[in-house]
Amino acid sequence: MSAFASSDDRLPLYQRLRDQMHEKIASGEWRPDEPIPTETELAQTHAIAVGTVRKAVDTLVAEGLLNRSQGRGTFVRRPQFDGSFFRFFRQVTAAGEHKVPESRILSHSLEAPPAAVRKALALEPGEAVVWLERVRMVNGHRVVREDIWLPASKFKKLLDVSPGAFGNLLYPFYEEICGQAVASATENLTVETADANTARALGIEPGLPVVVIERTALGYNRAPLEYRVSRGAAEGFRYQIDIF
Amino acid sequence: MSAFASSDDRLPLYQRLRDQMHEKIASGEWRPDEPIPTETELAQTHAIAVGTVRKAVDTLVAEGLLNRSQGRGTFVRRPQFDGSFFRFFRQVTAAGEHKVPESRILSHSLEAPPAAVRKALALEPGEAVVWLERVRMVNGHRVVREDIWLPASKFKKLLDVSPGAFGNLLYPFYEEICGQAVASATENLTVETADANTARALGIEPGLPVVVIERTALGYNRAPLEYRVSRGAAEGFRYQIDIF
DNA sequence: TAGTGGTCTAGACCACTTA
DNA sequence: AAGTGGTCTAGACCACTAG
Repeated sequence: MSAFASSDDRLPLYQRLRDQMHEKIASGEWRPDEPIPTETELAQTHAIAVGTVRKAVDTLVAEGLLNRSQGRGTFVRRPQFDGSFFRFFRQVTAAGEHKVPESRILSHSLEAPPAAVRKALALEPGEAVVWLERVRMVNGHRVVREDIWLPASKFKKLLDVSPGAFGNLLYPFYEEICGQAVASATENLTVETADANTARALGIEPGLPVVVIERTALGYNRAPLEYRVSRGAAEGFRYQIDIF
Repeated sequence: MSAFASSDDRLPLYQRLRDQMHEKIASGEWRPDEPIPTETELAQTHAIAVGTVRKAVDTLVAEGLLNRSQGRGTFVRRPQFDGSFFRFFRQVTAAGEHKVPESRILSHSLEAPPAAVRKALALEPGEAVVWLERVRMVNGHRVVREDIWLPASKFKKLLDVSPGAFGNLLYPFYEEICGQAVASATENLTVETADANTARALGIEPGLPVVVIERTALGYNRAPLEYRVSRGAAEGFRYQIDIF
């Protein structure tokens, strides 16, 4: 019954149940926004008490993989990218402040991956990538410039779509066109000075500071799906953390 | 959040207990690294079941205010600043990589607070501040330059200490000398270009990007204790987040 | 050995959602 | 009204720590 490695029998029941449920989410057996079996069902099928099931569900809720909704059920959570660094590029629109940037794909093509991309996507030697050039704009002003690389083996269908037909949000698009759902991501923030190309792309002076965000996005099975490098003018960027 | 007001009677028992325990930590009645009463004791004094106490403790553990230790007890956690932005200034020491920077206080004095400081520390009009100038160094190389402001009402004893006698870590020092314990902090990261002063202080060229970290540190009673602005060369800075 | 937190159970009742 | 998750209880037994 256990898909791959069953969890250690010496672990507490609720941990073992947690691992099994995690596996069902990772494997896609339980899909995002779908309700999982009720707590009493899970208790019966695993022949354990409801309280133990609750504890397993609790941990997965705490980890952010599940959402409870009283009276409705418990649901697999769709990943939220609200915490991404991008939220912290202040779009000083003069008028309304919280303007969502529009995105435009400048070009897409099949390429041989640079070394950094091949490493980030854990590609086999010789495997090609789909390369997207993209800009994010506010009021027609270019705010962020992005290079996006995707394994061609999973994403070559994107090349059949005209750049203008790409939506504002890429991840639902990936899922719709290529059946690849993003489950998590890691972002790295660094700072560099704008070279001539970047300065032109962002409409700023060369030499000004630029915030660089590298993102590697993973699917539910932990396989790298996307590697993305984004650059935006550092002016107006602000990121906050809380320490306890 | 709840400052003093006792929690709402309509809330679940475990929530109300959680709020009361939070209050005891915030007020300093339960001190860091000290064990809190046992779960059975709490259950008896509040006339509720142990399971309910466990749930209240669980939430505080999840929030990071308590640490459980099987067989020993449950303890008030000392705040950990491991997650601070400062960890992400890579100290490229050529030799060993993870060198802890040494700190030196350049000067301390009693000052009238600039407007930004008065706001951050929520000072009364006319209240003075203690101002510290500080550098962090690796291998004699200045890595970070800091301005630190503290309410004089609580920290004027620091002026009696010679700058050389300040320790490498300020927060234990604050607690020792002034009896003020830091419980939490908020940090904001922005980027600017080095002006002449900053460039000289950091030993870099003017105009190069500088990472600016503003930190407001709070005591257990949520009162602002310290406002700090730190600047370091953006080169070698890298910060990572994970998104789920 | 005594006392702590950790796991697990079984069941009662409440609050909310949907139909 | 039926079914879901939410709260609360009471008690058994286990695992770890300290004296």
